[in-house]
Amino acid sequence: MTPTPAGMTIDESFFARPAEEVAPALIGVELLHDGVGGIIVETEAYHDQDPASHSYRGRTPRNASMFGPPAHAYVYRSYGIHWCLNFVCLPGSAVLVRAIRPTTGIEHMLERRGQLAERLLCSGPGRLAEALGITREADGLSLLAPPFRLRPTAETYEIARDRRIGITKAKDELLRFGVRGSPWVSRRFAGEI
DNA sequence: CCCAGGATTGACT
DNA sequence: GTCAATCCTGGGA
Repeated sequence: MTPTPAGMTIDESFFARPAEEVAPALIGVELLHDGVGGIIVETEAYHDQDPASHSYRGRTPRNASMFGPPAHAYVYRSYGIHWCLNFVCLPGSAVLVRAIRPTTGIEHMLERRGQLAERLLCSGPGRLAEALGITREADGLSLLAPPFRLRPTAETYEIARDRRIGITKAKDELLRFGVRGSPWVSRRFAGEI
């Protein structure tokens, strides 16, 4: 689990890998949506053959993006209330973006989320999507062109690994990745690398 | 057609 | 720690 080097171009081949390989590689990468965003600090992998994945029972209208080409967005509605952003990897697999450290367009995030402590702007998949203005409209869009922008940075950090959050199946798989000690994650990491 | 349940969040005890 | 909000998917009848 080596950080993605700054200056490297993220292209389709970056995502054409197993989700559990892409998820840690995304930590430290800058994510912008319409020029608003920050540094990814927490992700979760959902692979094919994963009982916790929306793709587990095969292709349906909702999860169609997960079976499309890599390097595209899969956006779904969570609990009828929130939107959650995923990056599609190999067919049937994806990475859920769970938290970023806000760096750019914070005033837009505050408008969308209401006046909150910056700590609560993007620390969770639903919060992040709301702060960046991501909705169903982004489902199926390429991650390599506007409104998205992905760029590796020179951030230094230690990648931690832990159990995924909020799922009922396959809950013991260590497929959540993030910056150890970061105050911007949705939940602290307890496990080792 | 029906309806249980969910990759969450915020409010509350 | 507990719990409701809210909607829409998709499996089963």
